[in-house]
Amino acid sequence: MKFDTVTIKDIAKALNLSTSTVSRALRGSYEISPETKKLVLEYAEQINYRPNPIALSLKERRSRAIGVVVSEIANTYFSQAINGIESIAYNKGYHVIITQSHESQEREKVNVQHLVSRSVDGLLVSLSSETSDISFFKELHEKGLPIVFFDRIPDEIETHKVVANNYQGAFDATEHLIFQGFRNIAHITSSAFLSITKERLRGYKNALEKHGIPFNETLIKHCNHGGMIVEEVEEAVNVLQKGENKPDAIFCAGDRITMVCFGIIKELKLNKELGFTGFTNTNLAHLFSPTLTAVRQPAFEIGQVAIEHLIQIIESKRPITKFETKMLDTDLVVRESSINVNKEKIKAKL
Amino acid sequence: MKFDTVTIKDIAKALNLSTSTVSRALRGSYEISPETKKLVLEYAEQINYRPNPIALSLKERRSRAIGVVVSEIANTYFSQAINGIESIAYNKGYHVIITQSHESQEREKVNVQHLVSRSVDGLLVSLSSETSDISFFKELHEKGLPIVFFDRIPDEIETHKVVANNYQGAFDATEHLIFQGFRNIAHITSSAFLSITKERLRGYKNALEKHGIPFNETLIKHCNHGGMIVEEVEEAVNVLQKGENKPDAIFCAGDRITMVCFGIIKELKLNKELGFTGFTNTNLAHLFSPTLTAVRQPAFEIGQVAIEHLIQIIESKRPITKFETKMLDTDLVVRESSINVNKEKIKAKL
DNA sequence: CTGAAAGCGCTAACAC
DNA sequence: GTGTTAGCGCTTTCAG
Repeated sequence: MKFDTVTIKDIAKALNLSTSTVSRALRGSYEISPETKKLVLEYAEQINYRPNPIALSLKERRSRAIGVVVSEIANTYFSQAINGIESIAYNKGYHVIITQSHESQEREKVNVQHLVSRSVDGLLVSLSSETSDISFFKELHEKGLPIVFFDRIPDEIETHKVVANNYQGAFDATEHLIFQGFRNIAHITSSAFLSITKERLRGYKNALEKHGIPFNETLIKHCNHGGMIVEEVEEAVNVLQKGENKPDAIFCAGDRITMVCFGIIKELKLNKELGFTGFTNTNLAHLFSPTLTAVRQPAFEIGQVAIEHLIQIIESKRPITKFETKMLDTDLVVRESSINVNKEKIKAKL
Repeated sequence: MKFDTVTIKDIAKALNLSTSTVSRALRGSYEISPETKKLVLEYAEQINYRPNPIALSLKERRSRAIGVVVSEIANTYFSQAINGIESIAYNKGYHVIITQSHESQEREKVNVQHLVSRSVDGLLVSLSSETSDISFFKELHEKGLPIVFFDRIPDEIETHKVVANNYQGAFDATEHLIFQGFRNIAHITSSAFLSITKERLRGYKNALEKHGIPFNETLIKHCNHGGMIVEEVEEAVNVLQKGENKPDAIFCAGDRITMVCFGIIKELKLNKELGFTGFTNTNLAHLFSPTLTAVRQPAFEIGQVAIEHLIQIIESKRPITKFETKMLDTDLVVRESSINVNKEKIKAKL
């Protein structure tokens, strides 16, 4: 250590002991006499000894660090989830290494490889919107690397997963719009193969079905970059607006798409005529104009549950074979943007 | 490597070479014959060999990783800065390890210690709002650890620093409010000892002075937790509102304080009577009601400049003694919140 | 041009 | 109860 030159060797030398004795004393091994222990511990304290985690990692193939892979930290959902992750990890003595895929499959892979080669003890992953091929994760997982997926999860890997109830969230949002009297509800969402996309679409469809509204494929728009590319969303809105089946409301999936789309609608001054809601975890929804009706996920808790499960796998003595998918409830917060100001509210029954 | 068992030793064995030869071949040492090199390289490629960065770090006391310490990633300023950092680091082959202090000095210290013990090659630091004692960083820096400070920088350490022109940003914002006819301008800001606080306060004062408005201490409110604690900001607004010297405008420093304060004002329905502006890098300012006049920092660029300087220090052959503080311009984006709707605009000359 | 050996900091058999 | 030694994966003298 360039900046922390104290090693176990220095202690050994100073105290006229062997490095192994010191090592054992430091970790409180039962074989060491209380006096020696005391001696070593006090001296270590005094010279401010810190074990070198790199040497430890090399030796033990573990690092007490866990790796997190998300698409981008600027997304409030993810920064909240990361805070949840940290809140637990910190207390259990794990360090958290955060990486961003920026919705790129390649970047995601590079990050994971780096994390693995750094001997992280486990991985917390939310897939990038580009990631269709998950064989890479599968291999890692089969080799025994503890992985917990959250938010955007793969079907094909058997491990713990933690998600919001995306189905219900989408169902609630859509039904709310229906209750408001909207009938032509567009849905702008992410890549078709993402788990969250499928679930939300299912919720949307079921709500329509429940209320006897025929599903119309042309009202579904996919932004494959999850809103990272503004033009994709603009295009979606434009096509919808110009189509013969012009929507009277829009329901967006995903933080980024929701925000971008909301901005576009506002730009086009379509607020008055268009009901709007979407998934977002922003804390600023009440400051908008109109204030934004939003489906909110318990991101912090999702992060917490995910890391708890991960640590459980990491610290489990025997290999885990029974995995569960934990689902947490979403919360529809109704504000102005989804209120139907034009039409009279149509009574729909629950 | 549990998940990547291929080591240099395996290659050596398979090719009937010594590990040192393989090592040298892999790194293209001039001493190795072209044939051997080719042999090794191709085989390595074939079995997908990846050097173990942990072993490397242990040996070389460097990691090709740099550590970042910010108060919280949920702050748009920081997530933008981090994206700037990553954009450069990634291309230069460095990995970025992000940590959050959550405005706690202790947490900041723990994070830095961890990063250092992981042999990061350098540190990019924006101080927590609690951090008054920087002797810890000073020691590290004196021992030779490359550190670049950005945003919240310490006076007492001689190294590269990168900041926005906080003075000018505050000056512009304040003067803008003055041009709008506001005279009793409150300033809600962070801990008094933070560099950004001082600079912004200076800008605020100078703008007042320039326009012959007397400075009034009671209009300055410090939120020592940088807006992390909502009550602090509420308290500040309340005291201002109830004071004998009620402000006609508020200028906030810092992303978090600005947002929280804006929310409070809106809650209290003070929007109409109170001019408002503040430092924030949110991309959503135009969606608010009223739309938010903001001082925006070039966060992405600040991150880029910071990492460039850091890498320059890291890779410099001789110790650097000449350090500079780079200052980037802020941008005042005028929207509705700062427009004086009650009083007639008073002509003030530039 | 290539190999043997030491060592980075630490742990864990295996002695004694 | 404590010391000796080997080894984690890699680089780097030092020999040849």
